[in-house]
Amino acid sequence: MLNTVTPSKTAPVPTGLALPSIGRDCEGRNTADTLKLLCEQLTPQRRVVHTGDTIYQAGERFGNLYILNSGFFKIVNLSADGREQVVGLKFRGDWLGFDGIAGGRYSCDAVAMDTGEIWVVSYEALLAACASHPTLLQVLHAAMSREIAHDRDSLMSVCTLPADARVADFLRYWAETLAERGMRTDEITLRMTRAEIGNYLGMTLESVSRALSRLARDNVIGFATKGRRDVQIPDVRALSAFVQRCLSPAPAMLQ
Amino acid sequence: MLNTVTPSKTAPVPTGLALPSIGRDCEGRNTADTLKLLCEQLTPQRRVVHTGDTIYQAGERFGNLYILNSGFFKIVNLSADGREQVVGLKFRGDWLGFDGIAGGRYSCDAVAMDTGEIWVVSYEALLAACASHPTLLQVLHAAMSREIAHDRDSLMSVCTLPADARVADFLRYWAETLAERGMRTDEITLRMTRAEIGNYLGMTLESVSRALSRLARDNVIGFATKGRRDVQIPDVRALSAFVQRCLSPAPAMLQ
DNA sequence: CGTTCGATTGAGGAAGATCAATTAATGTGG
DNA sequence: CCACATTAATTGATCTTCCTCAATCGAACG
Repeated sequence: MLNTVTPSKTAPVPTGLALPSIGRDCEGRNTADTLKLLCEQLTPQRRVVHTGDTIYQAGERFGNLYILNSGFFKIVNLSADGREQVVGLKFRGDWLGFDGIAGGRYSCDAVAMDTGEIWVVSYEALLAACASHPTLLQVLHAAMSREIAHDRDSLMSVCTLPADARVADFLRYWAETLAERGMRTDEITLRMTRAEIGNYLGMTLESVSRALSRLARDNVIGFATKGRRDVQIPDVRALSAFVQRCLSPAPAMLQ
Repeated sequence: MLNTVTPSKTAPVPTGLALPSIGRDCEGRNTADTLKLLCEQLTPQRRVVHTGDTIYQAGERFGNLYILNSGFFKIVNLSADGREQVVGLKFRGDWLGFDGIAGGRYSCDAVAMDTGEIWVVSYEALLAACASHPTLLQVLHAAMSREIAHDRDSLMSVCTLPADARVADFLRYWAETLAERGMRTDEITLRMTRAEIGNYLGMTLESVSRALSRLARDNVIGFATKGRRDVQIPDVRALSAFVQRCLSPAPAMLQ
C-alpha cells in the first residue's frame, strides 16, 4: 500500500469540463465553471491516480497544490505516537495541500480512494498567475475559506452529535456534496470501509455498522441488492430529520 | 451578553510591537515581525475589545478580516437547531474571519474572552495591498494554512484521545501557543470556564474538572494559591508524557 | 452578608467500546 | 468456474468510560 503516484504520466482521460453542475463554488460560480477557469488559466499538469495512491505525504516538502478533477480522496493526519486520523474527504473541485503552505511541509497524507484525475499546480506558478488574473486569487481564497468552515462543522458534529446522528449527518453531507456537483444522490457508493468511516467520525467500526442498520430499519436509508457498500438515500431530508430526532430526547421512537 | 463592539473608537493603547517573540509565523518570520509588517503595510483601523464583545456574528455580511494584536478570542459555531460549539481559540497574531470569504457571510461568532485589541482590515483593501506587496499575500496564506492544519489537529484530538488526555493536550497546546509568542508558560490563566473548555473538547464540565484534578494529583499541573482559574505548568513535556501514558494501557499507574 | 456563579466531588446510569462469533463479499490459484 | 483464503460487515454479550443528576464548597459581587 501507500504507493506513490506514477510520476509524470500525462492523463489520457477526458477532463469532463462540459458536465452540468449546480452547486455554488464561490460568488455564483459553480464547480464546473471554476474547474474550467483553472484549467484555462493554469494549464496544470494532469495526473491519473488509482485507489491507494498518495499524492503527498506528511513531512514531504511543500511545493504544489492539487485540484481534484475526478475521483475521491481522504486526508489522513498522523501523530508522532502513531495515531492515524482521517480528517477530511475531498471531492471533485476540491483543492488539496493547503496545510503545507505555512510550514513548508505537508502535515498529512492525501490518499486516493478511487480512480481519478488530479491537476498539479505549482504554488509559485499559481501566485504568479493570480497576480495577473485576480479572479484566480478569489477562487483560491474561497477554496481555503470553505475548507476552514467545513472543518469547523466536522468538529461540531463530532463534539455534539451522538453516534447514530453522526453517521446520518455524514451521509447527508456526502449526498449534498454530490448534489452540489450535479451527481446522483439517490444511490451513493461509499468508497470507505466501516473502519475508515468510524475513524473519520470518531467511533468504532461496530458503531458505524449498528448506526447504518438502524438507519435502514427506520427506512431512512436502504441497501442495494448486492453489497452493503452502496447506500440508497430516497430523501436526503429524512437524514436531517433523523439527526434532529436523535437530539430531542422526548418524542416517541416509532415502532 | 453578546454586545457588539463599540463601533469606531480608535484605540488609545500601545501596539506592543517591540515585544520579543520566538515562534515562527511563516518562513522564519515571528509573530511580532508579522504584526509589524501588517501594521506598516495596511495601517489598519485599531479597535479595543472587552470580554464578551463579538467582532462578528454568524450570518453577518462578510467584508473584513481581523488580526488579533492582543487579548484572546473564542470562535463559536452555531447550528440551525441551536447547538453551540467552540471550534477555535485565537491568540495574538491570529487572523479572524476567514470563514466568511467563500460564502460572503461569516459562519460563526467571534467573541472576546478578555480585553484586547484587534486590527480591522477590509478584505478588498487587503487584496489591493497584496497586489503591490507579495509578502503580504504570503503571510495571509500562511495564516489560513496554519488554521487549516490546526483544525485538523483539533479533530484528531477529539477523535483519538480519551477525556483526560484531551484536557492535557489542550493545556499543552495553550502553553506552546504562549511560548511561540514569547509569553510565560509556567503559569497560565485560562480565561474560559470549565463548561467552555468542555464544549471545545467535546466533554462535560464535570469531566474537565475531574481531569484537571487528576492532572494536579499527578503533579503534572498545579493550582495557584487562590482560585482554580490559574494553572501552573512546571514542565510542558510532562503534559505530553501524560497524554502518552493515557494511550498506553499496560504501564502501572504510579501510587 | 447574602446571592449568584463557577468548580468540585460522589453515585448511578447510559452510550458506546471491546471482545467474540458468524456471515457476507472479494480475491486467488487450481 | 469452483474451492479456498482473505477481508469486510453484522450482530450479540459484556465492560468501561463518560454523562447525568445532585449535593457541597469556594469566590466574586452587589
